[in-house]
Amino acid sequence: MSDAPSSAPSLNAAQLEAVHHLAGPCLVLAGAGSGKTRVITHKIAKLLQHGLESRQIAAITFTNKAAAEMRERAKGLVGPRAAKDLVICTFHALGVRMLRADGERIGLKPSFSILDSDDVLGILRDCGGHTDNVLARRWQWAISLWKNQGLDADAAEAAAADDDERVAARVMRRYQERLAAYQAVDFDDLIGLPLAMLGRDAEARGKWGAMFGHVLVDEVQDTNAVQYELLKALVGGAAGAPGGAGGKRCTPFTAVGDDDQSIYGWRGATIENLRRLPQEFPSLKVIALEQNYRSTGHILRAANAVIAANPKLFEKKLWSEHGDGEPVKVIECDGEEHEAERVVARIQALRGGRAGEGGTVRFADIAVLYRANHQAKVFEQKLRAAQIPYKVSGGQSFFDRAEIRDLCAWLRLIVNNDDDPAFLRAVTTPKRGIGHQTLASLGEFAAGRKASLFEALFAPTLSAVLKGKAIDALHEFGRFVNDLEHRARHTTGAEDAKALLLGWLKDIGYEQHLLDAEDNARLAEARWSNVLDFVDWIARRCGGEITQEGGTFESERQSVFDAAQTISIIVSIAERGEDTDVVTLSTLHAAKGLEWPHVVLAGVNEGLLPFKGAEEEMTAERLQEERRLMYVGITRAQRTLVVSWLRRRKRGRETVAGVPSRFVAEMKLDEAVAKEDPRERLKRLRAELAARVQANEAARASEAGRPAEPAGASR
DNA sequence: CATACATGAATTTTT
DNA sequence: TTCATGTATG
Repeated sequence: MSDAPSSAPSLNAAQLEAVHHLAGPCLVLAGAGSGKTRVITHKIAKLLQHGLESRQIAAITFTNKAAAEMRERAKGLVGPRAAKDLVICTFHALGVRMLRADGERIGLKPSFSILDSDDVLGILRDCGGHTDNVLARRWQWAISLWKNQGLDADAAEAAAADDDERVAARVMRRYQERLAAYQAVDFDDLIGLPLAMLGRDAEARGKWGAMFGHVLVDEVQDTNAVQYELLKALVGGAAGAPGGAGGKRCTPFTAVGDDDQSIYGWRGATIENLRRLPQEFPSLKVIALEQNYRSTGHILRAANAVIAANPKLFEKKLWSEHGDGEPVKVIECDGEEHEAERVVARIQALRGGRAGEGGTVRFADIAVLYRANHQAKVFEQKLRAAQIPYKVSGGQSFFDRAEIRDLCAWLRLIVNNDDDPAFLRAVTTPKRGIGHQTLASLGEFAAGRKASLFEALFAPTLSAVLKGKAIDALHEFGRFVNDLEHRARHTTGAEDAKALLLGWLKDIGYEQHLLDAEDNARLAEARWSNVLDFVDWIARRCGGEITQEGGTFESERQSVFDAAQTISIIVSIAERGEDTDVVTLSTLHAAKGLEWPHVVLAGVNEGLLPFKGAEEEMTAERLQEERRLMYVGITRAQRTLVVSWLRRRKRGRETVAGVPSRFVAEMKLDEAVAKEDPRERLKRLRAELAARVQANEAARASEAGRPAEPAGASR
C-alpha cells in the first residue's frame, strides 16, 4: 500500500539525520508522504547494528494494521530472525503485555478479561439503574474521554460542569467497582492501568523503565494524555510518579508524527503533547521531513495552501521533485446523485484514458473520500449500476459480528470465570432454559455475597433462593464451562484445538442456534461460516501461526486457553484480498496513512467538510481540525485530485442550498471549475428519462387494473 | 411476549 | 431518508 516509491532508493539528508540520531530523544515531524515508515524501520535496523537486542526495541503504533505493516517492513530490512523479537505493537497490546506480566502488583489477576464496548455498555446500563441505551452511550463516551485524560471518577466529579456530568461521574465510580469485581478492564484501562502501575510500584517501574533501549512511537500527534504519560514512564523521563526519576537518565526515543495530520482530537488525542515534548525533553532533536515522495506539485501546493491557514506548531512545508502534474479540478454538482454519476464518469474516463503515458489505471488506483459514512451510499449505488467493483472501508469488522462476539464471550468466561458480562452472554447463548428470572436471582445472590456469578453458582446455599430445575441447569452449565476450561488448558496444536472447538460448538448446539435465530437461512449460513473461520483462526494460533493483515508470523505453540486470552484485543483477522482490483470508498479519517494515484474528495461543502452539527458552535479549534482533515484528504492523492461540491445538499429531511467549502477557496487553485463534458450531461439526461419511463411502465404493470399513479407528475 | 407502528435523531473510530 | 428505539397492541 504505502510502500516507499522506487524513486527514493536511499534516504535523504533529513531521513538520515533522523535515523542516525540514536543517543537522545528525537522528534521527527514527518509530513504526508515523506517516508516516515522508512525512517522508523531503518532506524530499527540501525539500532540493531549498534548492538541493541531485538527485544529491547519497541515500536508503538495505534492500530494493529500499522503494527503488522511495520513488522513486515522491518522484516524485509533486517530479516525474519532479527524481526521476530522486536516489540512492534499497539499501545493497547503493550498495555496488555505489561498487565499480564505484572498486573498482580495492582491487584489484577493475570487472566483478567478485556471488555468490548458492548459489555461496557451493558454494565453502564446496569450501574445507572434501568436506563436507555442513549444515555448509557453518552456515559460510555464521557467516561472514556475522562480516562483518556487521566481522570478517575473523583476527579471527574470534581470537574463536572453540570448535573449530567456529575451523574456520569457517579456512574463511573460504580462502573469501576464492577470492573474490579469482574477482574475486567476496558480498552482505556489498557493504557491507564499500566501507567498507574508504574507510578505506584517502584519495582515495576524499574523493570519496565529498563526494558527497552529505544522506544519509537508512530503517529505521536494521535496520542492522548495518558498514552503520552505512559510513553514518558517507559523512557524514564519526567515520570508521572511522585518522586520519580525526574528525567535524569532517560531511554532514548523517537517520536514520529505530523501535527498537521492530527484529526482525532474528538476522541481525546491532543497535540498539546507535541507542544510539551521540546519543553519536557530539552535535549530533544527536532527533525522535519519535508520532501514528499507521493504527490505532484499542484496537489502539494493545494495542500500547503490549505494548511497554511492553521496556526503553526512547527514550521514545515512540503516540496517534491515530481513535476507539477495535472491541476487539481473542482467540480460542481447538482446533488449527491449527480455527484456520484460524475465520479463514475470520471472513473470510466480514467480507465479508458489515453494509453499515452503511465499505462492503464486500475480500479485500485482510485479512491473516493468523504467526510461521513452515509455519503458512501449513493456512490455504492452508482458504482454497482456501472458495474465498477468497489470496497467500502471500515465496514463492520469481523469481530463486531454478533456470532463472533458470542463465541468470544465463551472464551472469556473460560479464561476468567469471574467475568460476569461474559457469563451472562454465554449462559444465554444459545438458550438453555436459564431465563431472566433465574439470572436475576443468581445476580442478587452473588451481589449479596460479593461473589461473581460463576462463583455463586456453586454455592451450596444457592438452593435457598433458586428452585431445582433452574439450579440444575446452572450447575450443568458450570460443570460444562469447567470441563471446557480444563480441556482448553491442555490442548495445543492446530488439529487438536480445532477438534476441541468444533466439539464445543456442537455441544452447545451453536449452528442450530444460528439457524433458529435467523429467519433468513442464507444469512444463518454466512454466520456459521464466519464461526468456522474463527475456529480455524484460533486453531492456527494454537499451532503457532499468527496471521494478521500484512503477514504471517511464527510464534510459540499455544494452548487454546492461551489463544483465548489474546482474542479480545485483536480486531482484524479477515484478510480482505489486498490485491483485488477495486475502487476504494472511504471516510477521510479511515484514509489516513493510505495513498492512491487518483483521488476524488466528495461533498466538499460548507457544513459538511468543515462539519457543522445541528447546534454546536464552530470553535477555532474544531475548524482547525477540520482543516487538517481536508489536508489529509488532499495529500492522499499521488497524481490527480478532484474536489467536488454540491449545489443542493440534503440536511435531515430538507434540501438546502449548498455552498462550496471554504477550504476550496483556500486551495488557491488557478484553474477554474471543470465543466462537465456536455456529452456526459446529455447521456445523463437521457438515462434519467429512460429510468423514469421504465419506472412508469413498472408501476403500470404492477398496478394493472387499478387507477394508475399520475405518471411523471410526481416531480 | 412478539410484532407493528410511530417518533426522533442524525460526524469522524481504534482498541 | 433511514435507522433505531420506545410504545401500543394482539
